[in-house]
Amino acid sequence: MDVYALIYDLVRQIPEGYVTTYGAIAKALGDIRASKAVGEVLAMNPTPIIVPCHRVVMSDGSLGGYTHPEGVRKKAELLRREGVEIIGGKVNLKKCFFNDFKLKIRPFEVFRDYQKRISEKIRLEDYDFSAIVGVDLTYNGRYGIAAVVVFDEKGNPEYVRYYSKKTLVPYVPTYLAFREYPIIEEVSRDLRGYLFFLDGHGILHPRKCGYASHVGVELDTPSIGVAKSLLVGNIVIESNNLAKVLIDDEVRGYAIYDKGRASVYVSPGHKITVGSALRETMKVKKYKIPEPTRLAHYYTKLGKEMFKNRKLLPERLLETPL
DNA sequence: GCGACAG
DNA sequence: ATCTTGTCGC
Ligand SMILES: [Mg+2]
Repeated sequence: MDVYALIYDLVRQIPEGYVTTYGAIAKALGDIRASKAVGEVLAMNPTPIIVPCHRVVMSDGSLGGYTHPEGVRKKAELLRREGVEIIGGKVNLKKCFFNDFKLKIRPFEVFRDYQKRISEKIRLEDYDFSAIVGVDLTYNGRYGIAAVVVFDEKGNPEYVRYYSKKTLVPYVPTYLAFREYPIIEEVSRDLRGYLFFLDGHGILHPRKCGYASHVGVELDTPSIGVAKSLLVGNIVIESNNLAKVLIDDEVRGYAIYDKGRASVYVSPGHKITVGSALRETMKVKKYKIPEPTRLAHYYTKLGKEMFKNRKLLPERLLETPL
């Protein structure tokens, strides 16, 4: 499901002389909270004018931004040329608001349905795992670059895999998995049975289906979510360096504190208990970020350099011993 | 008007 | 996540 392509298609439906809003497009996509992402996608519009992103404005009628050397003045010029009046820096939405979008599917509705089904498959009991894996991604334009660090049974980094692929989904809070999982799927497939450490939440998610859970269920392997900031949940302090994180009175994860401030939030993804997720994380935590994820994040930068230098090509696996 | 939402 | 140079300190 190519959300980028869908957004560009929706914008092409806006007739000359009309405008729509970021929120209206987001609603058409199935979640008003994707409105910010709509703006980010339009900011990278590869074919301005053909895809008339200048016809998308803020919900109060103000113009918003325009990624062009002349900035938003260019947006105003284009709109005026098309017959859209701009008074006091605003368009009159009552006069020229377009909202009659034609689309076959609302991706974020589909995503929510999918998350519901995934969440029913999550097992929160301990399962055996052979060794540990850490995963992270970076981005270069529309390309995601993944680094997968595989540890040996003794806990030493053994090798790193790199992989890059074009993204189809922009980042929208609570839908992270739909952006990142397609990129790591190919390089993670054969690692079933490893304990995955992922850069995002597990069951510490409004629909109990964060990225780490999504990955764990898809690969049918134990997984832990290690996030740098909180998505949802209530903090209940336990001690100097630990707090429980609750979602309606249920312990969904833990916050680990270093010197008075939270360093990471840990929650089980799949095939592990909340307690074991915390213990396994503490075992590999030397610095602020646990080793698996920390190293993956580091290699992600090397991967990006290789990608820029054409040493790492799209949809081509690259593996390096450590 | 303020708060808030992983990466 | 990305943009982006230097600086302070262990
Ligand atoms: Mg990341």
